[in-house]
Amino acid sequence: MKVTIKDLARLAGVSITTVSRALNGYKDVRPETRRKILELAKELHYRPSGIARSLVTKESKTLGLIISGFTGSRKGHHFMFDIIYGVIDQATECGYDVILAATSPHQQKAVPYMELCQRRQLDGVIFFGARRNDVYLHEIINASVPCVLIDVPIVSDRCSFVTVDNRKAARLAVDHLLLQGHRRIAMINGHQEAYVSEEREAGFREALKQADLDEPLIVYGDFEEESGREGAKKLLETNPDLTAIFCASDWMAMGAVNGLRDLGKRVPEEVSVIGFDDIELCRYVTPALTTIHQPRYELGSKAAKELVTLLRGEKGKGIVLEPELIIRNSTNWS
Amino acid sequence: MKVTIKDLARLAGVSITTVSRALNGYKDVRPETRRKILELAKELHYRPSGIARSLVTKESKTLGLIISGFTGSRKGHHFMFDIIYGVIDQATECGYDVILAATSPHQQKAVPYMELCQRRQLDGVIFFGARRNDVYLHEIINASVPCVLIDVPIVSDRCSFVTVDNRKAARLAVDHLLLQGHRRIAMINGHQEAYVSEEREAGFREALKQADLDEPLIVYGDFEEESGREGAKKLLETNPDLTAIFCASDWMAMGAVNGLRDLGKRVPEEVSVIGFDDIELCRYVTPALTTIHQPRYELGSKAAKELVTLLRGEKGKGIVLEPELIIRNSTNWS
DNA sequence: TTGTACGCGTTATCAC
DNA sequence: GTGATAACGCGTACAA
Repeated sequence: MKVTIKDLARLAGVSITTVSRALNGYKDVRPETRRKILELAKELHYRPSGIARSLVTKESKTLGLIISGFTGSRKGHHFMFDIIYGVIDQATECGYDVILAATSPHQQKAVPYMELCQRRQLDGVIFFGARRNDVYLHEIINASVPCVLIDVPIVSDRCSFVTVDNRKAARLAVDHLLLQGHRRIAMINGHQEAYVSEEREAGFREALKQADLDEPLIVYGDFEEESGREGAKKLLETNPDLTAIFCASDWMAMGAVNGLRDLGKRVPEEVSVIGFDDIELCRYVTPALTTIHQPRYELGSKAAKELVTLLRGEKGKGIVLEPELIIRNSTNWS
Repeated sequence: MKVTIKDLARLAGVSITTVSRALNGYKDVRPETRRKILELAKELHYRPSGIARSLVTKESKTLGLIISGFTGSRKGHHFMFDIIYGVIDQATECGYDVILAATSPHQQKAVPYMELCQRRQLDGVIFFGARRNDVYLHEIINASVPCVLIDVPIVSDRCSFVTVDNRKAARLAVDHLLLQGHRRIAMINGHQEAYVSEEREAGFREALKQADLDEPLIVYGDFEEESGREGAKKLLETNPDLTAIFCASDWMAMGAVNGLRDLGKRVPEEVSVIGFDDIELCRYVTPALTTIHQPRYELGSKAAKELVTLLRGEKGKGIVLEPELIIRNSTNWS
């Protein structure tokens, strides 16, 4: 059977209290008593019950990682796994377990956010994949459980966030294109329910304006491949003179490349394409995709770290990671 | 503050017992009393504490998903995310939460398997990424916590497994090659610490023998790209007449394709290459990779389902999923 | 230095 | 139908 603190007490001939003290490293225990208890504990493979402990300490030492909106499309792999891994690594480091929960806008209406948290007594939550109109988003902000949002820049008493500098990232991309001599640059943005889309568009506009280029060409997709293909066709139809496209995701960039091919345009000879995310695929397609790298593992690990900070009672300050331009072969001016 | 069952009892003017009964749908509660309690519960947003409940029921309603050996290489994305998702979906469906834990052979020596389980009172565990000499593997088998192993065909009192029919998968691959007229077929297998390698090699040998082709050519890699490249070179060096290579992973297949190119061989014109796993990349590289598809999401969801079966006290019978040959452009005889 | 006693939020076993 | 009361395994004032 499972050995409890009570068993240890009995076998060691001391009280439960003393065992508890000895195990938790209190100073007021006679060295010999402690030694005896520790020995016994090891011998009997005693494992304190986190459940029982949580009940009294009010801490579950468990974090929730809630992923929203991935049910349908399975194209998020590259992104998600690294984030998950980052979260787990850091959480483990800090002594926390991680419960993974997947949800969708649909489910959110059925199961209130706080139910998820309180049922498991989650100490804190990391939320990824939020859309503007997500039910949870509102619940989270005025909930009592600390939360770190990934890619949604909100800071409050119990909330903080982690994201990359999407505005800067977009400028990086566009500046690269400008540097190569492009003047007619279009953008295929993601859907406007994502916060990152807003920032990326802002960066796009800024960069263009700074180069005295006006009337930005923008169409919107859904981050998926097919929408990139359609976007590219739509753009070229109305603007045949266009020479470069900045896409808000690598998948849309792939789609765009294919769309351009359908139109008989060569990439990058006639039209340059730049993506966003730096998923593994980029290196392997032809032409290899120039893109903006997002530090995914860090996105996760920093989120966990920030959450632990919040849990300590300190105020969150929001964390903005640096994007990085990765130049490959889909952008060229020759 | 948090509202407990005690509060409900007080406010409803009944005892705790009655509240508990009403909430858990017992029959022996006056309809009116029940209505009143339920109403109150909803109104006050009462959420039962899973922690407290677990303490008495001995069930945490939590599954552990332990992933081993992914720390270093990040090439497991495609595979892992789908499995994770499958597990979560199915677990949620069955009323279980999932705790995700990453471990490595190194950590396994530090933290005993049962510590992980007992600390969180895991009801059951799904283990992925086991190697032959994994410390946990042995611990798991004679542990008291039910476990489903992914890709390790072991069935015991409290253990079961889920895997694809790797042997058949290998035969599928080789038969395809044979059908295209290949006679000199080599294999780049994964490392021998993986159970799947054994099966795939067996299938490879079987298929060859059945075609009266003997002296199988086999080299071993580590499932990663670079080892595929090296493997291909090694093979061709000693067997210049070889016309097809069966690789135990898509990454090794990619590597093999590049290795062949380095040698001036064209794929598939001179040498055909077939991979294993059907990661997304396959569709996008040139030439698109012929491969064996593994139903990853099902691997996860079936594992969760099987675990729940085990939890119900029923015996596990092991689940073998069907592989599927996906023909693309890296195998051709012309 | 050590032990007593209580409480954490539930469920379960009895009585009434 | 309903209500005391005892667990569950542990932490911690308060005493001794």
